[in-house]
Amino acid sequence: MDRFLSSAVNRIDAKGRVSVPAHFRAVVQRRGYQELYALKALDRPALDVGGLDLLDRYEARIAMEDPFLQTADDMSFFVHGDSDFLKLDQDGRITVTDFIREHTGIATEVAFVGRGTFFQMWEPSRLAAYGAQVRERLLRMRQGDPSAGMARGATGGGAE
Amino acid sequence: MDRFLSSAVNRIDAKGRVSVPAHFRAVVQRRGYQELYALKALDRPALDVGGLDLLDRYEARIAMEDPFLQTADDMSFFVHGDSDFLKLDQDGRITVTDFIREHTGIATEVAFVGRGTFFQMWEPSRLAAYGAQVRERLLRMRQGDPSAGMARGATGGGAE
DNA sequence: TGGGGCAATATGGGCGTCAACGGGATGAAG
DNA sequence: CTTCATCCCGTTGACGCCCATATTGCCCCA
Repeated sequence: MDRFLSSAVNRIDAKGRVSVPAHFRAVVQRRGYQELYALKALDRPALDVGGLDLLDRYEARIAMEDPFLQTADDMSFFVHGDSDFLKLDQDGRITVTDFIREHTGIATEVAFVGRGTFFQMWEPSRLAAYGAQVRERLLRMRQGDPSAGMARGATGGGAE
Repeated sequence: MDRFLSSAVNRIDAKGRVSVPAHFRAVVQRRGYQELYALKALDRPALDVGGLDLLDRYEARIAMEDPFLQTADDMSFFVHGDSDFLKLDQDGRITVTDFIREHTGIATEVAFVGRGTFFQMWEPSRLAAYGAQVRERLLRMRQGDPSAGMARGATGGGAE
């Protein structure tokens, strides 16, 4: 499997290091990423981590904004200014810098969450709160909010 | 027969393993699944388990959304983050991780329920309660109550 | 047709491997 | 000299691999 899937929580040691889940490391290698590119998520206290293609994705997002508005400039500043490379050491660990801590609130533990083409790093309790919100939104969508659109039958198709 | 049918309850051993029913394993093999994809059901304390085609189906659905809207992000978060791979050992068992226990309430026994193209894992007593609700809903519907059974997830299992 | 035995399945447990983690040593940088 | 990053090694616990056993349902044969 070459997609980032599932989630795990790992501890930060006394030297500020944390192990990237072995499964994720395998995906990184399979995808041929030479280095990990990390960006602060635009509207969440999380870090998006992946290959360089992640940057393209963000730039496309910014391109959608009206270039005359301040928003686009803000986003560009944010994305290009506040990104970093994460170096894996020989044991598959990365150092948790202030860059990471500030934006995410991460202190002693890191929650890694697979997102398909990339993965995210969260402070565990914030992740839990956010996950609950997501499930709530999806559930409402599925129960008939027509503005939402999740196809019926997706999860367990129905009312048997 | 290449569909998941019937149900069975198996015990979790001291090492946290449980046998997947032999009949299900046969279906898995016949369908050529290399690994099992497990997803936390949205509105029920159950796990949906199937092959990678289950994941493909979800990803195809996500691809239909505008990738920069919240909906697409929510769906990806759910499909990639609230899921995991289940590895069958050589005796056809899987290990019951915290990932499974949290969402389902499974502790010492697992109820496997065939659902055609996939199967589900439940905590036995919760499955029984849910089954009773389903029966009642169907019965009322048959007796002409139009409100019964229409609202999807109305009795949705008191999940979460 | 009833009993014995065979085969397959669920379950228990020993054991080696590997990932997560802690910590020392070395070297570069301020 | 202090701080921090990198490298390397040891420990621990979880997980996969393998083998053993028991229980059950089925088939064959007398």
